[in-house]
Amino acid sequence: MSEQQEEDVLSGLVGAAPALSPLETLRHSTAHVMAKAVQKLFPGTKVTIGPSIESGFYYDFDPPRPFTEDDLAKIEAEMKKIVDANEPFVRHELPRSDARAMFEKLGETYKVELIDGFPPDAVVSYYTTGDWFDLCRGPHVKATGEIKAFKLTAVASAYWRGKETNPQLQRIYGTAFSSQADLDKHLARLEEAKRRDHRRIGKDLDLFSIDETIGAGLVLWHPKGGRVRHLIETFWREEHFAHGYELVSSPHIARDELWKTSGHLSFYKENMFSGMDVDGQQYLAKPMNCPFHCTMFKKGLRSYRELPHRWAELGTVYRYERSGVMHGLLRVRGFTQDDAHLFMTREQLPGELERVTNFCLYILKTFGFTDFKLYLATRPKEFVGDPEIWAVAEAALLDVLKKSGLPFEVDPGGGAFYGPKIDLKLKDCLDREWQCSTIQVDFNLPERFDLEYVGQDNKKQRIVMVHRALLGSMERFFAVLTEHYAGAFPVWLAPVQARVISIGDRQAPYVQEVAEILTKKGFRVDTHVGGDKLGAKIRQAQLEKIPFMLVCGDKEVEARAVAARGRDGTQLPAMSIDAFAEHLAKAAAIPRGGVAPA
RNA sequence: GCUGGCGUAGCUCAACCGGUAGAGCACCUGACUUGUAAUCAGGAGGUCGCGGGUUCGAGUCCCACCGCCAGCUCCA
Repeated sequence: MSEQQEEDVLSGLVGAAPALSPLETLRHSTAHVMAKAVQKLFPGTKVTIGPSIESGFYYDFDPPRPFTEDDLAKIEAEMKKIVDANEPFVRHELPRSDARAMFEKLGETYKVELIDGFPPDAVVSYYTTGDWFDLCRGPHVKATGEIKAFKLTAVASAYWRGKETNPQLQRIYGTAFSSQADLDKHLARLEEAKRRDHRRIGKDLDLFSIDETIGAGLVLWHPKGGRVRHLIETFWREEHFAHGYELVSSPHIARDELWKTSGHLSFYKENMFSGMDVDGQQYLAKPMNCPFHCTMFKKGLRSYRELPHRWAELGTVYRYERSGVMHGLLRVRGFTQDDAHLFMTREQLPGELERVTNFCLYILKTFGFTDFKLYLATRPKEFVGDPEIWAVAEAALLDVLKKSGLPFEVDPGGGAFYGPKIDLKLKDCLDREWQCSTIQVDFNLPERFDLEYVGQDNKKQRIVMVHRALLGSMERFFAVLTEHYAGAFPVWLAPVQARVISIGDRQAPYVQEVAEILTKKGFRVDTHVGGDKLGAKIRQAQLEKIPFMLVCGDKEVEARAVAARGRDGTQLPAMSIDAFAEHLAKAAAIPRGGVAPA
């Protein structure tokens, strides 16, 4: 939980009842019912806080022993009793000192700690639920009988007040809806999310794997996934050349000298894989590409006439991530960033920021993403660089976002110490946000590497530098892309675009010929001949989410035609091989700047 | 890293209180030659995550490690 979120939760404990939506109120009340049930079933359990959240609610407890999954059913049963009893929620108020004494007497040390954080003159409210009560600002439903449909979903742990150094509490997650039908709908959505999970699809479609013998968070791209990645990269490279970039390339390791200069050994060391000794020199795997590009920039005296330089690299980096944080392809230890560094003059900064932002949105739209969250992260308390140029950069970023016409949020003080940035997050199948695109101004590395250019006045000037990634990393982007399309990649990205299928063995030579013709035209085509029934072959291709199935029986051989079926079940009229090739070419066109059809 | 859960054939899963591993799909072989989401039969396939320990005997119990899942913390 961020500090801001924590503030929100804690501020909800004192003063007048905040305005919660009916659903939020219902869920918060359900959390109270759960807390009552837990304290009855597990005497000695201390209560803490229990807010409603986006998909339900949770309540954090400090129990004598950790909860297990089996406990959830017992708690649910106890909750049902409380609901059936239709106990009213009643608000009571007390002076702060009386409230403190009351909770202290009960041994509710966490509640006491919360009260201690309230203003001295605060009137503290608590709510009774039958013979049970809880420190709470409310609001609540009138009585427990209003809780019609709820379910406890998970047990986990969480740190008290979100701080790693604090004691760990036991958190129980649940959800509640105003009707059983809504709850069922929600549970069905979760099932659907499981089917879209890129880890599931990656296995089913043989796209990638991660093997513990190789190491956690290190990805194997199988041929099918490798093909999709190649298609993404090819598009990416072409677009970069078309948008004024040059492609560069740098090694995976470098001497500690480089990382001292860049500052990574002082501020990023705990995220770097430990070094290796080579001939008495320490080498470390790169966690970022920027120091290489900076070093490259220093080769030669730069003139304002040659700026800006836009150097892009699909650079593979390695970062040590703590063991519990890896998640499929979304969070890994080795990944390839679609990185670029822009070197420019101060004056060029606003124009370059606008240009790169538009480029970014163009690329994402081409891949079919329109539902993303934009954040502008501004100057933090600790920062390097001239406040004046910070202001220029922030104003430029704000201006770019406004011009885009897209909604965005400002994250005050959320910028890196070295500069402000725009972050763009995409959602996974469970609506969790993952940062993909980022555009970051950097006032630090140009100093550390002493990057300069000769200005019009023949004087050396400090470079302004921008880091940016559009997709973020190939791994994370591929994961989000896979979940976005549930594995049914748009035709331009599909690893196999069409499968040619025979009805019996007789048509095998013709099937082969059709496949060869289409392959020669540059399409990705494979075949399925042999003894299986047609239905089985169709089913197989459907499961593989291949966009087109070309059925060839005796009729098609006779007419030198194909009967094409789309993966959406549509049946195209029988057509010649060339006619289908034309159809496929249209379907496979890259929807540049548009939205790729699913 | 923390808490809880988990790790059995390529995949999905089964094996009561410890008695020495089983199914479906996939794969291979054969038969069938099929018109739009699963043809039939046979076969092969496992040092039960890895290493210790307890026991006459461990997939099952204990310890440590590795990995996975959910959440937290981190990350941006």
